[in-house]
Order: sequence, then C-alpha cells, then structure tokens
Amino acid sequence: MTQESHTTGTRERLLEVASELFAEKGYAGVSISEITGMAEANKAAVNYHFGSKEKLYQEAWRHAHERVTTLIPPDGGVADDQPAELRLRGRIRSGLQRAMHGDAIEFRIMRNEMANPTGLLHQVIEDTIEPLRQATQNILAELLGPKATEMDIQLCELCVVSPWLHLKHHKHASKHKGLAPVINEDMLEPVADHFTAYALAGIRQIRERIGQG
Amino acid sequence: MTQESHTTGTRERLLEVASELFAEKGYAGVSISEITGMAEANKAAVNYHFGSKEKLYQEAWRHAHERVTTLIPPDGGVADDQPAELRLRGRIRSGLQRAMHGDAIEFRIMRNEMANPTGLLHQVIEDTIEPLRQATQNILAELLGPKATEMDIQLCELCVVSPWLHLKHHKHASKHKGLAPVINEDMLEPVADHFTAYALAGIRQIRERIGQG
DNA sequence: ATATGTTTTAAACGATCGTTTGAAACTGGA
DNA sequence: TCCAGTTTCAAACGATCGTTTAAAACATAT
Repeated sequence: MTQESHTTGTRERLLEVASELFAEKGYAGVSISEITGMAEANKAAVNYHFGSKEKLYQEAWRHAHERVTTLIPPDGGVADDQPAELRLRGRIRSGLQRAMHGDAIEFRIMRNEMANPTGLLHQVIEDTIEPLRQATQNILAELLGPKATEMDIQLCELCVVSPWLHLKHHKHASKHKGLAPVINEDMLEPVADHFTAYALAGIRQIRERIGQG
Repeated sequence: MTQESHTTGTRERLLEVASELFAEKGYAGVSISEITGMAEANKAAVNYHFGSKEKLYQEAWRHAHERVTTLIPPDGGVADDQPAELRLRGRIRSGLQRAMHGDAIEFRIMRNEMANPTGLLHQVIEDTIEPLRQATQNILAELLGPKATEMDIQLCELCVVSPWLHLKHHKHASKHKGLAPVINEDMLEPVADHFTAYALAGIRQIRERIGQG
C-alpha cells in the first residue's frame, strides 16, 4: 500500500491543479513547487509526465478547453437551419453560460495569455477561437444585409461578444468587486434576452445606417 | 562629467521604463534587473528611489494614469448640460480614444492586474474607476427612464463600455491578431458613431421592453 | 519468485530573483 | 577648497526558480 492513496493518477491531478493555478495567477506567477505541493506530488513529477513547465501549461489549457466545449456547445443548442436571430441568441446564450459556468478556467487562462502573452498558447487558442468567430460573423452578415462591409460586421461582432467576455473578466476577479454586475445562473435566460434584444436593435440600426449610405 | 548623460533623472527613467514593462509583461514577469538595465540605471536604484519593487509598481501605474487622464478627459469634451444622448457619445468617444491612444499603458497595467491580481493596485484602481462608472450610469438611468432597475442600468452599461474595453484588450496584443478589428485614429469619429448608434438603439429597445413590463 | 518496465522520490544543480551593504562619485553651498 | 548631502555603483546576500539525476518504490507478466 502507498503512503497516500488518491482517486486519480498523478498526471491527472497535476493537470487539474495546474490549470486552476495558471488560471488564477498566470504562467509566470505559478511555480512548479506550488503545483506539485498542492497536487501532493513530487517536484520532479512535472518534468517526468510533461517534460517541462511549458508543456504542462499547454496541456492544462487543452484540458480545460476540451472540458467546457463538450459541456457547453458554442451554438447554444440552436440548429443551423434556424433563423439568424435565433442563432444569434444561441451564441449569446452559450457565451453567457460559459461566463457564468463554475470556474471558467479555460477562459481565465486565455485572458492571462492575452494580457500577458507567453507565446506558448497563442497558436492553439487562435485555432480554437477562429471558427467560433467565423460562425458569429456569418450570422451577423446575414442580419446586416448584403451592403455591410467587413468593418461593419467586425464592429457589430465586437458589440455582440464583448459584453459577456467582459462579464467573464469580472466574474472571477473577486478582488475587483463592483466593476460589473454579478450574475448568477438563475438569470441566464433573462440576461440572454436582454443582450439579444439590445444586440438585435443595435444591428437593425446599423443596417438602416448602411442603407441610407 | 558623468559617463552617460541622460535628458531625464534616474527616477523618472525608471518610472518610464517600469510602466511600459509592467504593462507588457505584468508584475511577476518583469525583473528589477530588466528595468534597471533598460533604464541604464544600477540595480539598486529601484530600492533607493522607491523602496521596493512593489512601490515602484504602484508609482508606475499612478504615473501612467495621471498622464492619460489629463490628456483625454473621460467626458469626451461634452458639457454636463448637454442632452444625455450627446453625453453618452462623449463617453464612448473618450473610451475609444483611450483605446486607440498610443501605448495605453495605464489600461494595460490595469488589465494585467485584473487578470492576475497582485492586490497592490486594486484599491487605487477602484477609487479611480468608480466615479467614471457612476457618471455613465447616471446617463443611462436618464436614457432608460424611471422604470429601469439597477440591473437594467448595469446590463446596459456593460453593453456600452465593453466594446471599447475589449478593443483595448486587443490593441496591444499583437501576438493575437485577428481576434478584433484593428482601428486606427483616423476612424475615431466613424467608429464612435457606429458604437453610439448601436448603443442608443439597444437602449431604446430595452426601455420599450421595460415599458411593456 | 524473479525480471522488466513504470512511477515516485529526495537531493542537488546552476541560474536568477529582490534586496542589502558600504564605498565611490557626484552635487551645490560655505 | 572643503564639506555635508545626495545619488550611483559593484558586489554579495539568502531565497527560490526550473530542471536533472540516480536510486527507491511500485506494478505486472512470465
């Protein structure tokens, strides 16, 4: 019998602890000693299982991202053949749900990486985010009409996605209370309605502006 | 004559270099050696002039914040007696201008601090941001009408300010191209118009929803 | 039970961190 | 010129960083 018996293997415990710590403190702010200490593993376990701290960082993000993507689909459960308005609401709802969802580790790591790039993740993140952006832009292109330029679409995309991105920014920044409203999971549907109504009205207004030249 | 003659004193050079480096890499990612090396100062100069790395961090943020606040007033140059629609456009324009403005050091430090709190700045930042939030919420309360709840106002504030906050997030994250449209200073007015039209339409829509119960 | 391959462990490595020290260099007024 | 005060400097401090090493502990199949 071992001295300590865990329900999961060392490798998985390291991934779990590392993703949480990297999300909380960023890559440079976390030491291997801290990770292995909290995971009740030996200091050398990181280099044994992952080769280096950098590899562990990349694996930790992939770990967290795959989990939330299977848990919360980005289309919000709205099929492709539904009207654009509904599909937009699905995207907003999904984003909101991710913003509220538990720890939101994958997002916090991404945020740290964007604020303070190590360069270790940006290729992986970009490959993951770009398809989502493209899908949202397709919906917006449909809503804005054929006269909309690339810039029109991108500016509207910014207005649509930034609210829940910003919500995510503050959700776990407990030391910065008051900078954004706190939203719990009960309010998912009404807040999704709020954001969708706001967004659709804004988009219609932009479409009219475009039409007038 | 000294070996190297600089146009500014050591203390000011340290502040300049430190604020830029802290904005780029965050508190933990910057070493005193790196700061003093780039500022062409001795390693001990930080502790002589500021007492510690932490104090230098705080002074660097204050330094950067005071500069941009005097340069770009948060009301966008719109007087208090103007209609709420115009005052809202002033806020949006000011935010956009800060997002585009040169280095945006004060924001990048704040972003790092929110993503990865050291706890050293949050009181200072909160004291600075709260009045700005209050002013924006007053405008929104006027636009949304008397039936608007606190939550209505906060959600609309989120939709109004998050686009240019998000724009700022990406402006200097050159390693993450394509995640947001790149906007240069020539487009300040048209983009401000876009955001304002979008926001006012969204706010009107929310006001109607409230009216209907 | 023995051999083989995997996983964990303690210890040590060199490098770099933030900080301290005390002397040297510089400054401006008497 | 001399002196007090300020600023800069190289050197060293203890601590911690990520990584390496080699032996110990473990698992598993023959």
